[in-house]
Amino acid sequence: MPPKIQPRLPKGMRDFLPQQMIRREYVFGIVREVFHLYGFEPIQTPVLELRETLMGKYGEDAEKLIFNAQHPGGKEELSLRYDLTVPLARFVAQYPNDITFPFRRYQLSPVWRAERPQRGRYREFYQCDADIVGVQSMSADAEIVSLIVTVMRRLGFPQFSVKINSRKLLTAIGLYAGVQGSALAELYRSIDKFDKIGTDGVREELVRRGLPADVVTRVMELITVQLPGAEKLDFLEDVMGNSTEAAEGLNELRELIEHLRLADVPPQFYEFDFTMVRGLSYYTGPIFETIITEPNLGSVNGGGRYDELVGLFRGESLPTTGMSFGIERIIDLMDILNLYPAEIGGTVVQTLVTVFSPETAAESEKLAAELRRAGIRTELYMLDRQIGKQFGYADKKGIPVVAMLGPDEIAAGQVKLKRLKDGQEISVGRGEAAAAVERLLGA
RNA sequence: GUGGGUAUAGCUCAGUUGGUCAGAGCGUCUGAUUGUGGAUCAGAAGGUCGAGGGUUCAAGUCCCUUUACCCACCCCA
Repeated sequence: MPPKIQPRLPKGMRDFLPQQMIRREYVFGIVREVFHLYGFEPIQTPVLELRETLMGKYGEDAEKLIFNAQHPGGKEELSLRYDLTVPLARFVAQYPNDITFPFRRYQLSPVWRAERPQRGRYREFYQCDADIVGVQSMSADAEIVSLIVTVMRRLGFPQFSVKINSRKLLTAIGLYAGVQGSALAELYRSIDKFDKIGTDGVREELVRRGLPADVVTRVMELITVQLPGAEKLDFLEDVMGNSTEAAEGLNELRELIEHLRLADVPPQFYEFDFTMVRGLSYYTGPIFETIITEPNLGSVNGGGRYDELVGLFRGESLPTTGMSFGIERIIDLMDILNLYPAEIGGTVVQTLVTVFSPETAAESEKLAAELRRAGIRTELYMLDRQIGKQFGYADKKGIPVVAMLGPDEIAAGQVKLKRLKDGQEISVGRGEAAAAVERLLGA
């Protein structure tokens, strides 16, 4: 034997065991179902994109985290996709004759970021994006928010909040504070820390960044305003109404909540939060972020309007809005909050067909085939071990029903079925075996 | 990228001021129980104590280097 190779994974990458995959696929299934319900259709793009497709879209910091993927002698500069949004923009610009607008699509795929891994943070993780391309009206943004709320509720999250802000309002606030250019990005970054370091922390940091104390006070008043719903918008209008940027942002948000009202989205699931900033630089209008406060695993969803991104590939801008679920954090939270339905077990197998002895193995094989033909998810035990071990195997894997077929049963043309959770055991004719399994599973 | 912590059996960890310190529980396998699982009992397999170097009569135990992982920051899903 050559020396063994240490089995290990690249940093931030994970394997998934069957029990985990069953849960992941449950979550993926719900998300897909709701996307379909809202009329979004699937697309798929490649894992690798040309480097030029990705660069210059995310902002400088983010682009340091893009994985390159070369092979020896490769002529193309390739990178692993960093998100699903920029590939979508490329996709939309590439097939003008095949896409009918408005284009609503979703994509559920892994993306890669070379970050240092942490709790709830990996280098390979799945995103679930849904976007509407070609609609200027806030009705599209409202559908996105409604979609988010429906997915979260369908997954069973009792408490969550879609925070809504606007890039235009943030810009206006910056102008109002006398901050422009790159200093604006720093202002946003400080504001975004609100949840972490609180009012005083943000205030301190802004002062440290060189903003005059009175300006900081005015900015803080704006972003931390505590008023119900639309009254927050009125407050901002009173202060900044004469700014075009602010007026546009406010009008958009007003339209947005009107559409949310029409769509009957319960108001407890969304709120304006002017301290919420999205990092990616391509957003241009309303932005969203969904959070669950306990436990704090960060946000589970982000999105917004990015009207100029497609234009980078098309020459002409195309209004687009959308969102992205960070499905990994949702899966972590589902576990922590115990939101999986009871019937999601550790195995897909419904019945284990045991093998009494080598002489009876042929009958067991036939029985397995019969059960499968009837739609029962069946595993045939494949090692030559005593029956007790076979039960132990079923128990350990969480297989609910065990089928036994010894010489007595074979002679009588019967099958003995046992439900492990309560030990109930019945003998039925071979022809009724599948129906009997169904009954045992149902109760 | 910055700072801190950890590294002993497949997993979770104990190892006291360097001197029977190579251990426990869980898991795995075998048996008690050759037509019936979860419980109990008995037994077995499994580790060059992350790697490399140093101090010492003696090093999981101290020092240095290195790697990996974890936590926080940065940033983000």
